[in-house]
Amino acid sequence: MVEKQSKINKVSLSQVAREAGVSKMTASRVLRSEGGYSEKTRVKVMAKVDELGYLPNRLATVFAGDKSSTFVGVSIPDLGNEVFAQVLEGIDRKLGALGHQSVLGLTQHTMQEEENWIRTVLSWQPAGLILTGRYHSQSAIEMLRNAGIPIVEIWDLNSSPLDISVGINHFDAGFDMGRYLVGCGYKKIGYVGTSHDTANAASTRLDGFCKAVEGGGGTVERQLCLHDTATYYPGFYGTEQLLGGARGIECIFYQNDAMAFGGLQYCESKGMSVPDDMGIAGWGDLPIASVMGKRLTSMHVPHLKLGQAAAEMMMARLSDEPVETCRDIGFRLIPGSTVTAPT
Amino acid sequence: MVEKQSKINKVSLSQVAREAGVSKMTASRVLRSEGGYSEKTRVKVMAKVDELGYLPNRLATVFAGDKSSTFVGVSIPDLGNEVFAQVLEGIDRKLGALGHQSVLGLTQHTMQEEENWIRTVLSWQPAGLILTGRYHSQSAIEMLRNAGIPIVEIWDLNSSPLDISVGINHFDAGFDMGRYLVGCGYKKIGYVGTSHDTANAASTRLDGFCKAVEGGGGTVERQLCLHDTATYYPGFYGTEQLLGGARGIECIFYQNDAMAFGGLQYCESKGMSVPDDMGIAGWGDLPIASVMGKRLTSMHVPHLKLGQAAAEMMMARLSDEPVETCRDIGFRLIPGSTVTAPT
DNA sequence: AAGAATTAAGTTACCCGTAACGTAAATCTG
DNA sequence: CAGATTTACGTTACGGGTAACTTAATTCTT
Repeated sequence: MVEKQSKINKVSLSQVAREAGVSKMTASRVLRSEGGYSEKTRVKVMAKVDELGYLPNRLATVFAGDKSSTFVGVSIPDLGNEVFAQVLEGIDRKLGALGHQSVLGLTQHTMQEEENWIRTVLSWQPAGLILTGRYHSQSAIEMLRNAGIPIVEIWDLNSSPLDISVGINHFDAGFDMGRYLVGCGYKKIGYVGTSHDTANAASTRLDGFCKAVEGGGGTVERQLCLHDTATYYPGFYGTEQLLGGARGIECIFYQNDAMAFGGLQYCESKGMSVPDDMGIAGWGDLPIASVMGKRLTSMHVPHLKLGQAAAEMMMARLSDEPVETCRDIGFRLIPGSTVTAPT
Repeated sequence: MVEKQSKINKVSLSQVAREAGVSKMTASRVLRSEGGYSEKTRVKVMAKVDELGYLPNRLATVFAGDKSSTFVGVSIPDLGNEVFAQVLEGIDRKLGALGHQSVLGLTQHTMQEEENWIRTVLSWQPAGLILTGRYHSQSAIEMLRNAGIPIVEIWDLNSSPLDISVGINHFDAGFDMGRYLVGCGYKKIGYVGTSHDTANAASTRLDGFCKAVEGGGGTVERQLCLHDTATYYPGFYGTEQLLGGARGIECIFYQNDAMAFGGLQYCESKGMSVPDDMGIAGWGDLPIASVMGKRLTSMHVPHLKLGQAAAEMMMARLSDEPVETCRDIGFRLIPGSTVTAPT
């Protein structure tokens, strides 16, 4: 049974010092291997540290104002979307390897949630913040500007970031996919995605996509599943909705691979042949694509690498190394076999 | 461009107080709505807070020792496995709603990583810890015991937990699946999973599974993909390995649905019909199953609910409400159509 | 109107480490 | 061997809040 208490360390540095018969300062020096003590003293102090199970209170160190914390706030829209889970994994692994910790914030795709989270997390004096997306509330932007710590905006490349931006240009990515599908001969194309209140990368992507399709003489029918996570079932259901409401659609572009997979299953369940009766294109090149019988037409984005790059740039900034303010992580179109090959 | 600095708040409570013409203490009282000040004073102070953009430094509050922090350390093996991503989502959403933050630790399934992470995170004076799994290193256990904060062990139910345990009994879950498959008439059954150095829930599950199968007169052929994440491709590849090495296997049980899906794809790619030529059973009932043409035989575990329950029990313990020390979150066998129906 | 009770403040001390500075003992130097 | 230097410590002060205590001003009571 746990006693209610706020202090983790019953045992403080003073206690270790006292019992070892040295001053607090000497004990502190030993623990930081700072030098300026004899071997005999080191042994005495370390013996007490082990004996008492002393754990330093890093709060005190940071609080004293001479070191920055090893917290990095990381905001992620949601983890139901495998893409973001991978990005987070990349971030946390790299941060962990470099001695830092992620303080997570799931923003549910809303700027208000993000703002609240930023306010709270800043009060814990993080070393820096990694935020998903480039759109933030006005108050959030002010707080971020005043915080005076590194801010890395990921996912959605931003040529004039608050501080550092890593990701891809979603407009271009959407555009490339649109051009590719038009090049495959499709004219009437559907789009199935989710929709949230705020502008985001997916909507930017859709803009680029539409521009390419419409510029190539095609049309785009949109089907947005409101307030759903971009995963399998909304893909299945959204496809049903889309095809129920519009005739003559030859190909569907999805917000991501999970939704595309749901759509693929819908089409096959209705006896449609892919790609002969319906073209399917996804986005993200998720692991599931590695085992599917048909190679899904998609867009490869190095999610894990994106997360790692974000963490690395954060750490570089923290150690005052030069860091570019804007890194394009790139994407690659996967032609796949779920759309008819371009002529 | 960011100036190197450790303090987030250029502006401290003293400054707010000074400029508002009151003492630090009065300003503190206003900010905490503690009472004991006039309306005029409140307005004066709050005006300065807004004007200066003051953000409290919570480190100082916790450090002072009178409040516990709002950090909760959460250790998760990896996020490539959708199951754990869902659990984390459940935890963080609930914690967030209750004003707390998750400090993430990805342990890569190793006790040593977990131990290192525990040491670090404890030094930040968290309010509590949520750990995945019931197996910890000896040093870790000592630190956890001494920490004197709530510890919730999730995933793998533990009848004598360090503090609180939430999850399911994996032995029973494996046993039930084994009994079910034997009841379907299978005798020679394969298992495909990943393997790590340490004991874990998956191995407990496999033990239960083998007991049921062997008790029912069947045999289990194991195929463990070493040091891989339990996801699609290892499922595909592991199936190839398994079937290349053993003859006469009638049905395969997988560590999870993602692996099972990979196996299903392998079988179909080789022209085997499921379930006629090969039975397939997964574990976890992942979202992908909701759109597959065949309903995957699996075991439903309420992942999100598990995470939420863990967070709720943590918060209950923190507010000194009574909490059971061991909660079974339950599982449910999904018969599906990827194995032949029981006779 | 004098004393009691309440309200609205201010003062002091503390939390736990570490920077900066001070000092005594040991070692080195010429 | 005296003085300079180095080593091995100790002492003091500080950071940003808050608990606990004190004080001054206001309001209430009889």
